[in-house]
Amino acid sequence: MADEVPYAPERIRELPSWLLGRAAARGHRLVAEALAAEGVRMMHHAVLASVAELGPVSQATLSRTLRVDPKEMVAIVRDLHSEGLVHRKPDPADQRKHAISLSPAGADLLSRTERLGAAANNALTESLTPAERGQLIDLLNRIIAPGR
Amino acid sequence: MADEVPYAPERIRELPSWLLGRAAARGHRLVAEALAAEGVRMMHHAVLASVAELGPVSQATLSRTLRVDPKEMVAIVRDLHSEGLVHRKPDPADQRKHAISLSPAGADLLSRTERLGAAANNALTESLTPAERGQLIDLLNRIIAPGR
DNA sequence: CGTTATCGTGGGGACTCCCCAACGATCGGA
DNA sequence: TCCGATCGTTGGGGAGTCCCCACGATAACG
Repeated sequence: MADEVPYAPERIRELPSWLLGRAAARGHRLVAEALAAEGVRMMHHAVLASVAELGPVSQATLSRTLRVDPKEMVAIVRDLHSEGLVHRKPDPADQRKHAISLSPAGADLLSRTERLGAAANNALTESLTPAERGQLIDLLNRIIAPGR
Repeated sequence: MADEVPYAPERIRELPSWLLGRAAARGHRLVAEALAAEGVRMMHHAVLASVAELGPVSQATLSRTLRVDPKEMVAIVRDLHSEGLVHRKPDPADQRKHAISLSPAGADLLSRTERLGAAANNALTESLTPAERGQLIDLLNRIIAPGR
């Protein structure tokens, strides 16, 4: 039988979709490990970062902007709210909506998790030069949203 | 409250890990949709492709080479075998192992699913020039396996 | 005013990634 | 030759992600 091979066979490993999946998995592992030091999950961190930038903001907007299932967003915001990391108030202008905003504790945690996330991303791209990293970001953005 | 925003906030969307996740998700959607035309799931296709290139090959080797949980590989190979797409025989040299090989029906299906997969990957990278696509592949390979 | 859409939230499923384990087979070293 | 370590297959489980559906309350639109 064929000896063990170190990575995917040729007809697979040259497919962008496959490579993106593998690279994304490695990125996910690195970031998740880094954020675990603060007991924060990756998507919780992303929500905190989004609330920091967009708040006050509805859960539906957060779901769309982060491409997260609205039901998962309900659970994430509930977690963050129960830990005092965000405020969740009814929107006075629209009774359907909650207005999610960052609490001081959330801002404090976010400053630490952002550094952890940045370090993990640096480890992820350590084999690239800064110019190559910029190129990668550009190429990925054009894959994600071809028309933009 | 903030108007709807079309994509992730700034501090998120410039992170390679985030972009890789989004790009990978789009790649996954495109390939899964394309392969659905032949009723084949993405990982089933990857296993067929791997068996075609490496066969006869053990399930453990397939798991390692494709980075799939050994338990999922058991289920995938069982599916493929029950549909007559692979042969699964005891390895005469090592009774622990199965020797997985491609059947004629599997080869036939693979030729079609490879074209579907290629078309999906072309759609995924349609906004890149061929040179840029090559660059992307190179960058992703260096992220996946920094030392290679 | 009636219709359509949205928000938040709930039900579910399938898939992926991770943990653990058991059992029989194999291999290398003493 | 025996024993301990490892391998391959297969099973248990959980958590997270992505997708489907639905409902009641509210808002927007014509």
